[in-house]
Amino acid sequence: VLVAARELLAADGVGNLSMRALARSLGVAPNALYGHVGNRDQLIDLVLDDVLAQVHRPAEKDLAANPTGAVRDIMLSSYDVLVAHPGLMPAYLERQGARGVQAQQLGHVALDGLGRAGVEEATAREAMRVLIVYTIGFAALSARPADLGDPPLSPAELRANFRTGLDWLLLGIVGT
Amino acid sequence: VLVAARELLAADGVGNLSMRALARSLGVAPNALYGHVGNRDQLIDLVLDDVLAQVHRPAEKDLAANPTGAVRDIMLSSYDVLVAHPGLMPAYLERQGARGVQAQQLGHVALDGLGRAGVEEATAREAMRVLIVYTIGFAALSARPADLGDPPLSPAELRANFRTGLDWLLLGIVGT
DNA sequence: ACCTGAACACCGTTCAAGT
DNA sequence: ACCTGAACACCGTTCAAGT
Repeated sequence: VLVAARELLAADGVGNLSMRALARSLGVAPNALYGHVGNRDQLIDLVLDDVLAQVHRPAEKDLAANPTGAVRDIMLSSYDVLVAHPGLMPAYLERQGARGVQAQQLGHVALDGLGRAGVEEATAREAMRVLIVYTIGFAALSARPADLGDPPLSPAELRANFRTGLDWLLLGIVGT
Repeated sequence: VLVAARELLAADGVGNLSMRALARSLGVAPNALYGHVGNRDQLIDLVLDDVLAQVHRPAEKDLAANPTGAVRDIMLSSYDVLVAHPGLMPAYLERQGARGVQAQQLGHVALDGLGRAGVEEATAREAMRVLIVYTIGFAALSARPADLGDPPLSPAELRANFRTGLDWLLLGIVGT
């Protein structure tokens, strides 16, 4: 099971990740995988959530001292992790992010941060949806630098652009 | 060519739209399509941009009177059109929106609106990327209401959530 | 517990040929 | 101009069977 996930991360491109290709790379018959994972979708879900383990969690003292900053850091780190795995972006988009354990943990921490920043519960939940959509979407945009025309933007420019929009959102969320 | 596009819109789900299925529904051999469209990707591009023709363009006088409002209306209308075609969302996500004629027209109008609202050129271009990513992303989220847990949100709630985030962004974009 | 062989019902795309 | 037949190299998944 774990072996499978590792192999997948090395191979780039979820589009090119077929059960058969994976089985081939493991030197095994295609159907042998179904003893371990049940499904192609399930397999991809596992890989996606696994990657999110790399997102940096803020220390408790940073969360207390500057909750808004901590939320921004979570989103920035998520952006960096996602951009570092461009081949997985189509899958993240399709599923609106992973809904596994890692994703839930991150969501919980960020929601907590918004609460500490004085954002009301209902608003915080709206804000989370907005932030997640924005972060995944912009990471996906950054993962395909080709069609951002004339001349194409550098990774640094894209990250700065992401940060600009993120700050607009956070400003609106925590209030004027 | 056009006939093909129409048939596709009726059929729901880009995932289920194969060349072969399309050919079947047209009562024609699969390879016959290649005389008209060259590619599956090309075909999908055509469909996506075609749908954007339904997005409402603001009248010149509204654009002049309230440029920020006009930009918001474009994004809201885009959201509505996208949500009305949930089956196409995976394709929009993958391509970060259409890059055809309709998409370019809309982008041009919105950029013009931001300019009239007093946003500097470079900032306006950043803002456009942010707005597009946000709008497509949220429309995609709204197109899969299933996994927005306990209880799932209604279309109206999702649209309100979209509008909230959109206003946060516009507030940040046009300045404090 | 973990694998394989064989099969089913699919794909996108190309090539040569027909009218 | 527009189509077809036949083929190539693929898919995900299931079923029965082997060790």
